[in-house]
Amino acid sequence: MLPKLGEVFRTYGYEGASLTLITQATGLGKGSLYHLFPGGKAQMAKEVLAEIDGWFEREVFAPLRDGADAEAGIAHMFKAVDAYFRSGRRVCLVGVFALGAARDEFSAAVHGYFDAWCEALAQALRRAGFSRSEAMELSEDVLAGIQGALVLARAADDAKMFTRALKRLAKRIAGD
Amino acid sequence: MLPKLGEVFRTYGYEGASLTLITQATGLGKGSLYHLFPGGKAQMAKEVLAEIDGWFEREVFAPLRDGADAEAGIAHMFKAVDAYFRSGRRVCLVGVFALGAARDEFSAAVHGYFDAWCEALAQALRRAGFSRSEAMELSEDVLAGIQGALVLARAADDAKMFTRALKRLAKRIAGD
DNA sequence: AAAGCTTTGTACCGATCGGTACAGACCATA
DNA sequence: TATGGTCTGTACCGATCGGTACAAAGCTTT
Repeated sequence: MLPKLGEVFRTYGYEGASLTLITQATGLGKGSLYHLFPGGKAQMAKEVLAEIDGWFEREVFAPLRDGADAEAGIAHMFKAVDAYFRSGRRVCLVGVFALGAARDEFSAAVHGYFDAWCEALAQALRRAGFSRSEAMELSEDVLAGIQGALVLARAADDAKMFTRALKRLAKRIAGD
Repeated sequence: MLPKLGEVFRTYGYEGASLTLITQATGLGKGSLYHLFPGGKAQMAKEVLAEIDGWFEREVFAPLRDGADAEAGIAHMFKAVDAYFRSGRRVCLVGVFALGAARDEFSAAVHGYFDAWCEALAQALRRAGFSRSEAMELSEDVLAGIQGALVLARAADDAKMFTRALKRLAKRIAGD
């Protein structure tokens, strides 16, 4: 249910995701929808954001922080990210929210997502041998590179562009 | 007039920019608005996109392509971009459109903007001594870095993050 | 001042927005 | 089979959506 909801928000943004679109995408009528989410659209978006954050925490952040091998955790991140964003055919819901007017209403979730990612990646980079400042800068660069590549890939309608950008980011970490 | 319109689209997205918001931001009533833009919201957005494209063509793309000194053209780009996006406090309207459902309706303008930018930057990089493939890859990285930094800066509500990212991109081109 | 154009405010249109009310369907326990 | 709670489809709410109609206001030209 939450994944389907997420696709609607991802595709149309928070304001653009009308209840009509949501009922069509989920197959649920308004009755069921407001039974499951008494808080309406805002609650739906919040739970979707929480679910996404949970997925990344489990599949990306935790391996970055706790994996025995830092390089392996980073490599796993790139693989997971490429799969999650369907090689650039899918867009980052948190990024969409961050750019739009919805950012203010969901600022905690939006800020928390990128902050946790950046922290986890920086930690892995440190364990991989980078200095404190190098790790922080590089992790910001990598996150920005990913988000920007999603924008460019979607603007050009060219999924290969995303995978290419991801490969170059990985190479930059490995040391070119 | 177009700049004010642009701010509304930039802040609320295409769908979110209601005529009420537009009349408030521009001070024009519906009568005047539909007299100036008989094509309605879609025409407003198209003219705003064209104006932005024109600005970047004049202030960024042309100097990159035609400037006698390639390095100077690139440095000028970074300065112009930092000023245009108000050091990350402002967001890229074309990027917002690219991520949203409006992309399909304005695909030509969205695609053209990033394509022209990428081409112009790659050309300057070639003239600055990079190989053909290096220039193409690097220009994609720089554009993605800029767009991604806008997302991150807005998510973190931290304008300094954008300027920092811009500095690192410039350093990467200069050769670190 | 008269005539003819451009510009503007306002009232209004049908459609859709997010959200609510509620009766009935469903389903488990007894 | 009766009962009580969980779901769900539908009708409806006021507000707002993008857009239109049009008359009055302004401004130019004669």
